[in-house]
Amino acid sequence: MEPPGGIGPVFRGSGHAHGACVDDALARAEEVCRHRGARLTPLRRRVLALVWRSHRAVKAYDILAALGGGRGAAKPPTVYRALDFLMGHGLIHRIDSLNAFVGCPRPERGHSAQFLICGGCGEVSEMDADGIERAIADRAADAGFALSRRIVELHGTCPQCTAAPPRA
Amino acid sequence: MEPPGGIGPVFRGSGHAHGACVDDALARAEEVCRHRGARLTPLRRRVLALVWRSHRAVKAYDILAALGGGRGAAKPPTVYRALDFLMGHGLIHRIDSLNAFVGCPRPERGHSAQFLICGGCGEVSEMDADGIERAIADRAADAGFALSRRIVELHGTCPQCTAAPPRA
DNA sequence: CACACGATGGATATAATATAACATGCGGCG
DNA sequence: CGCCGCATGTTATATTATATCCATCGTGTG
Repeated sequence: MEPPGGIGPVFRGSGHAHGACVDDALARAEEVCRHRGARLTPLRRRVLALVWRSHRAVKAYDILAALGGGRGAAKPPTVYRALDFLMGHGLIHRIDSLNAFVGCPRPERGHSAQFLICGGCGEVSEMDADGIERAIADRAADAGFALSRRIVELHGTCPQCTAAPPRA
Repeated sequence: MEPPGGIGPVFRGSGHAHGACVDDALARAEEVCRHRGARLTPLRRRVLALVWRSHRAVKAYDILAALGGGRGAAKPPTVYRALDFLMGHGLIHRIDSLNAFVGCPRPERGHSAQFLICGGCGEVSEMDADGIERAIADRAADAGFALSRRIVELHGTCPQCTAAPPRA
């Protein structure tokens, strides 16, 4: 069971076994795609793994650079197409205020999320807080506004960085 | 006095006297700047007026085009500098999900706003809903996250467009 | 097999958004 | 005047994203 009130944010800091996050994310992605008959091709899988390289938001051109080391270098459309596919299946989210992308930890369920973005370490944590969603839905309904996409991006400082600011 | 629960959104539709909105916005801006000793130069005033040309979010390069008709055309830094100034004084807001800018109807008070963005007519309506702000602040506090900038951009369809979709 | 088809990805070019770095003009003030 | 600080102009470039067309590959079907 999940705690009431939605899914809380998690900040992992620097000391966690990140390989497990990546493996888990890729396994979930395989699962989701198999379920829907979508094709998680090698390229898309690579891009997804690159997005999950960290818990920070990753820029399209950084992925591009990571993909195409040498002469047969990847081109922008390749990356953007893969990102579009991954977004379409809820495997990653776009962080509009950063022009960057972050892996979704819960791609199975459709959801609208809120993001906590630490300006210190760059870590992005996704949460799904019922209270926020409800407040938004209520106010939109008051206004007679039919919601489609909700963007909630909260910038600030995570607990770890508040306690021990990353050194310059 | 203001109603409890914050400032609500307003959708103006196509039939309002927009000149008054612009005049009012410019007058408020003069006031705010005078109050702070900031200089609302002719260029900045022009850019502000262009942002207020409509209740839609305006792109930097559209402002650029509107400014620099002919040969002595304005250049991007000119526009971005003016926009930075206006944002710094809360006279406009940036809509990150559109890469565009919208006039702030209440520049006097510092505030963090939420935006309702209609996909039909493009109108952007600012509100300041206590319930949303509180829900966000509560959840951030739960997570030990120190908030700085809050971005809430809600895409959907306004009441007018729901009633009478703009024709293709 | 030959073929059409759709999905995928490659290649080329360019559009759209934004900033860095340096130069100029202008008004106040010692 | 000579200097400073701010606003603006100028040039160049960085960053982000998309349009368009083509090659390839697997699959189903006649």
